[in-house]
Amino acid sequence: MRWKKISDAVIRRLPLYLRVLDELAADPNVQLISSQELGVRAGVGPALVRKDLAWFGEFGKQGVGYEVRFLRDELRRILNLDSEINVALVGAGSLGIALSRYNQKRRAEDNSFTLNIAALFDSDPKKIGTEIDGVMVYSTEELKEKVTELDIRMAIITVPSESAQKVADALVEAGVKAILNFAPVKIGVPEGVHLASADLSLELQRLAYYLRD
Amino acid sequence: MRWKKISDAVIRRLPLYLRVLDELAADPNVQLISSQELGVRAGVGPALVRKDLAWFGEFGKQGVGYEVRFLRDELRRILNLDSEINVALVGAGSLGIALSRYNQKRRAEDNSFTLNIAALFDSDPKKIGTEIDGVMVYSTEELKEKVTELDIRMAIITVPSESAQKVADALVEAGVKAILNFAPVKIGVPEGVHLASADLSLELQRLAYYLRD
DNA sequence: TAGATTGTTAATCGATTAACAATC
DNA sequence: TAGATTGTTAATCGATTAACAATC
Repeated sequence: MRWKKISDAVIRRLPLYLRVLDELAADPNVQLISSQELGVRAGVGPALVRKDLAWFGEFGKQGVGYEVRFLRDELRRILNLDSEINVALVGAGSLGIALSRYNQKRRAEDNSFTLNIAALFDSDPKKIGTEIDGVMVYSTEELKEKVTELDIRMAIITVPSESAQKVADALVEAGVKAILNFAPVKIGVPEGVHLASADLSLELQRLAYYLRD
Repeated sequence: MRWKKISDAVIRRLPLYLRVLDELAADPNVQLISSQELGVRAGVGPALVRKDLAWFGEFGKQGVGYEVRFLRDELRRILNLDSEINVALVGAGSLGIALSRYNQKRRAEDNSFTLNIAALFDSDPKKIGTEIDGVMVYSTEELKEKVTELDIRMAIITVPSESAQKVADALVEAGVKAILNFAPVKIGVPEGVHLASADLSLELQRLAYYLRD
């Protein structure tokens, strides 16, 4: 399957639809959903819901709607969430540890959640070799080795800004293809590596704009 | 000053420009910057930089460029970052505590960073009344009272999904006009209240799409 | 003055919405 | 069959980029 040039705006809505479908699937009485209803729940117009889904196939039945569980499974497959993905978290500070714990809780509650923080990395010798909430902390020196060994395909960066680019370079070098960066700095990655920024202070600064009376 | 209908796409780039200008202002040799250079550093085209800034006034000089420190001050003012803004953080779990600590560190390092997490709120009696890294933890019952007392205008939600909407309602009731929500759930707020979502799992799920081969 | 770069208008591009024939 | 809702095409809307006169 190759859907080469589907826009990022479309991809960014798919997890939203998936979340709604997961919720609906929990109710054994619900079998079908219309683009109308799915749209309302995801906060998206019904025409856009249909258009987004149509990029990947014909999942609905005219006059009927979409089969909730079927569409959920299709979306999981499209998003590569139908099998486990191991994630490295670099920077075992309080934010990193919080995210790791959060991930474990999520996985405990929802066994269809396939993203798994499989290893922590840090440069602090006092942390290296310890286990935090059941996840091993390795030296950032071992990044490449462990990424290969544990089949890690994604990474989260929670190190200070100064070291974020170095860490990103090491992750790219190790073969990681998707990075979520929490450091408040613009980092560069080569073509083919996908980068998302989760910059808290940028979001807050943006919100501050709207405080004007 | 009233800039009523400036698009969110524009506003979301302003903090990016501000960050670049803050970095440049640290170098006493740099006085001026062109839209070209500012664009490169912020990852935005030069024409868009000029257009974005032009919404708010004429800040540059033809043939010369923009005065770094002047433009920085103007952007701070536009974003309401020229005076302190007190922020409430609701949910003193590990993520909330990490964010609070992170904010304190940021403020210690950069005294022009005016966003201040001034109070934590939690429902756990064991936490209420204690201080975490120097910030008081109050009962969520006291939300309205403390928001008024401490002049809190913004809030961060780091409670579990089940209680996120209730907390948002209480914040709105208390008069908070901007909310950053970390809970992985769609919450509703009335017209006039601004909401941003920082949903880690949604971002990771989106990134997973790009892992196909 | 000559060269450079802004502010702004016009052109382009892309994303969303509306409309509707197909069909369950 | 009649009613409903999809998949898709055309229309609209909005955001970005290109171009250039104004001017420092």
